[in-house]
Amino acid sequence: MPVDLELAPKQKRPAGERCCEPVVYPDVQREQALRMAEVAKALGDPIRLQLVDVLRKHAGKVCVCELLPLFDIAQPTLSHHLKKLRYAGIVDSERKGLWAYYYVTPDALKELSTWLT
Amino acid sequence: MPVDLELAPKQKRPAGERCCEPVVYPDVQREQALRMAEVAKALGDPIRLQLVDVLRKHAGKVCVCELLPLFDIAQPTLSHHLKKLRYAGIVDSERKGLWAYYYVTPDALKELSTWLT
DNA sequence: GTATTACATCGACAGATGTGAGTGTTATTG
DNA sequence: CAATAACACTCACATCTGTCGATGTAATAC
Repeated sequence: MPVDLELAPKQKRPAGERCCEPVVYPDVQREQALRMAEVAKALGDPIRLQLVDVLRKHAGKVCVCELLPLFDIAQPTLSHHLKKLRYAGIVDSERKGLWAYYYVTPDALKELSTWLT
Repeated sequence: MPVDLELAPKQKRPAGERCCEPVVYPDVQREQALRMAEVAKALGDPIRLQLVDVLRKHAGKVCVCELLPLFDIAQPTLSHHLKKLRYAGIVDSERKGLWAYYYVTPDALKELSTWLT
């Protein structure tokens, strides 16, 4: 599933022959699309998007116990969402005693943000 | 599931009382989070993200028959992805005879892009 | 008219996803 | 030690998702 190549000028030939020939395209930019789609997918849930929003606005690191009352979800569900964000590389966490502090990874959203602009 | 409020300064009280009081938060910005998450979700698939990439780079409108050979998927699958992008408001289409031309909706990615920056 | 083309929709399927109750782990308090 | 708190993990379940074959629809070519 490649991309990033100039499209052939379309020719209108409804019958007799195919519209487009199955040309082979290089796989440039596919890796990037996979990475960016993974980040976008992680942001594709309202709660996770708001979690990232809170963590970004809060300069330092935020305790999970402070995030929980912000949302109308059970604690395991919050853990699940934070895990997804961690796996996507958007946030990271740090244990300190009983508490877990989460923060947005620097430059985690950079690639997607640049592409969107 | 509200957000966008300053978090209370955390107090370390491991035993005896809860870490955070269940304060009521206003529902500001929830609508925006829902909209942006919907867009992000639509971009959360490599093929759809590349589709948007192609359509954005191509100034005009692109025929479906030109998009199909770019990806290693069946035609109904491509239709499915384009439908998702349409429902998310990211692209729109225009019928012209046998062909369907797709194009990126202006400002469709604006809100998410601004938030990400 | 029939045949063909471009595209959407339907139906079915395996796999992923969001949710929460229950449980486990680790650390702190008493 | 026991009790409690914060958080992650397991399991189960309903729903959603990506995929494709088959079919439908509309338009063009013959």
